Amino acid sequence: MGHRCCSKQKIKRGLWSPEEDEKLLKYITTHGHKSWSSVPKFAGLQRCGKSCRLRWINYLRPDLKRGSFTDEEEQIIIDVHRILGNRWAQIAKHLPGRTDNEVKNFWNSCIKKKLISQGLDPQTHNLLSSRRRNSSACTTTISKIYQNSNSIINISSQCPNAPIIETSQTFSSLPNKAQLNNFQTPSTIVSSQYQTSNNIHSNKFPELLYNEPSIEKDSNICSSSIIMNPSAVRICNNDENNNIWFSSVDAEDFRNQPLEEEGLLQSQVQVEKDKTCEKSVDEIRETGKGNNLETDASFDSSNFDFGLLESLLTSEFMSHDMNYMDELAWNF
DNA sequence: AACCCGCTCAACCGCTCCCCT
DNA sequence: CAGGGGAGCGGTTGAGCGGGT
Repeated sequence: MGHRCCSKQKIKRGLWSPEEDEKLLKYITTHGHKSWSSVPKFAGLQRCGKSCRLRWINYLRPDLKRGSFTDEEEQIIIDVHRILGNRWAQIAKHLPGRTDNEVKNFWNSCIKKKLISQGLDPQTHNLLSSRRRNSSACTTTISKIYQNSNSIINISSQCPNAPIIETSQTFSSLPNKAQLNNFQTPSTIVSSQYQTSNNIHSNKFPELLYNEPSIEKDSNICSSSIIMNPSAVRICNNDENNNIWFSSVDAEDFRNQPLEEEGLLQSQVQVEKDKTCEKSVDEIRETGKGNNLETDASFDSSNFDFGLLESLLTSEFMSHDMNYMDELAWNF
């Protein structure tokens, strides 16, 4: 079965011969590749355009870095994967001279096994302890990667048997505190709240990055990442009974975490506790309030600026896509 | 020497997104 | 606005290689 782009042509498949490489290289360097579908025709190759593109990107491109991955590159892959997941093309952009295919293969053949051997889930980067897997308690893992003056906070949350549900109903549980930011994620994490030293109104998420949570539907793990300097992070989840539970981590928890070894620029805090609050979603929606055993959290929605939240979520906030990510200097 | 097995990595496949008409 | 085609992406496959038996 050939590609649609070249179904009329007789195409060759499989490994490229040195002659084919030479033809493609010669053609691209002199003519460029405005249209990959026409490249094989003009280059005199019995390949489809897609195959030519792949060969160029993964092998013939002059700016490719050859050889095995360095330790530094490996660490970058792990760190960025923690945040982006299997977005190989995005990860490869942080590694000059490396292709997405190369990164993907390296991940699958080396890093994945290394993480597993260290007791880490390669998808979530969380600990793979049997106690945790068997636990019926909701867990929240918050890890922090130090990056110069910024911090990347990665939050993942797990609630066994929790349904993947629409999350808009929890808007009424937003705290009435200007310095508390709140966003929702379309999974078991209903909302997360971040307390920063900055005032949200005068400082529109200056260092805040949100990217789509990675979701493992089977295990009900959801994670999302932000860049900010919070003094506290709070997670709000739904469980299987549509009840809401909260857990929070204070910045002090991070500060108390020593770096384990030189070069390991990361600390991790895992919060595993029973529900600190249990209240049905409907109940909260009805009253506009949620309870939290922690005294600093009042969920009075009466003064909450939903307009502000909506505008932040739909414009400033949600528009932070990977292009924004690409602009960041990743100076790990 | 022959066979088996596991690993690596180049290449393919199928899907989605985006742009053009 | 809809449809078609191209580009790009992530998952998967399979050839080739090396080590072990």
